[in-house]
Amino acid sequence: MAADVLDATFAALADPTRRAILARLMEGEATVTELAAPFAMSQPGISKHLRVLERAGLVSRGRDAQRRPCRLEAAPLKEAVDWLAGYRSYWEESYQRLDALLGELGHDGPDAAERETP
Amino acid sequence: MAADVLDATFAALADPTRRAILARLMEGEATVTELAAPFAMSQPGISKHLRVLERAGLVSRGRDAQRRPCRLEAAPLKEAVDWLAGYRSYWEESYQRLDALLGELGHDGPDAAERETP
DNA sequence: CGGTTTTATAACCAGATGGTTTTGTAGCGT
DNA sequence: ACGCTACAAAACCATCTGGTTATAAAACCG
Repeated sequence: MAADVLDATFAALADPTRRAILARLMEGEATVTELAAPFAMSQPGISKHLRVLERAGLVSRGRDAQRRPCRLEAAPLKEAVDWLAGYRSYWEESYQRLDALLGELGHDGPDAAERETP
Repeated sequence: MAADVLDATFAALADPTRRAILARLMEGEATVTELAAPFAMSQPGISKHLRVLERAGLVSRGRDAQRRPCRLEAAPLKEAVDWLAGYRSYWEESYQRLDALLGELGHDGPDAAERETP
C-alpha cells in the first residue's frame, strides 16, 4: 500500500480547516471564495489548504470562467480506511477478552501475521 | 467528534516510521530498542516518534526495570475511521452512478445532510 | 476600454517537525 | 562499587507548515 499516498492523505487530514473543507465539498462543488467564506482566514490561506488537498488527490478542480470549482475526490480516503482496517480488531470491544485469552497462551495479538503495511 | 483528537491522530499517522512502529506493536509490546532496531535512525529519533504517538494516545508505556515497554492503544484509530466512514459513499463504486443520477436531479450528493464533522 | 471579481503567486514570518549528536540518569549484573 | 544497558533530555540544525500582506493575472461586466 503506497506509503507516500498515506503520508499525503493523513497529513492533509491532520488539519481541521482542511477537514472542514472536505465536509463542505460533500454538499457538492464549490468555488474558492465559497469555501473561504465560513473561515476567519484570508483567501490565499484557503488557496494554500486547497493546494495541499489537491496534491493529496482529495480535491480536483475544474474551470468556470474565473472560477476554479473544487470537487471532492474521496479515493485516497479509501486507502486510508483500508490501512486503518488492519487495526480494527485492536479497538473492538471483544478485543479486551480476546487479548487476555491469547496472552495466557503466550501469544502476541490477534491475527499477528506480516502486517508490515497492513 | 473532538477535533484535536483527530488532529493528533492523523498527524501521528502521517509519518511512515510511526506507522511502521504501530504495525510492529500489533505483534505485541516492545521496548524502545526493539522498536528502533529495524530503522536506520538513532535511538533518540525513535524516542521522539514514540512521544508523538504517546501524545496522540496511540501508544502507552509500562515499566520493566530500565525498559519502558510500548503497547498499542488503538482507540484513537476508531475515532479516525469513524470520521472517515462519513465519506464512505463518496468512494464506493456505486457512487459514480448514484452521483450521476442525483446530478441530473440537480442534487448535491448522497446523504448531503449536515455532515459538518461527519 | 476600464473596473470588478476570482484566483494564484510571491515574499515573509513564527513556530512545528524530523533528524542529529551529546550528555545525563536509572537500574541491572557481577 | 563498577560498568553496562536502556532510555530520556538538551541543544542544535534544516526544512516544512500555517498563516499573513501585497501584487499580479485572467476573465467577466458595463
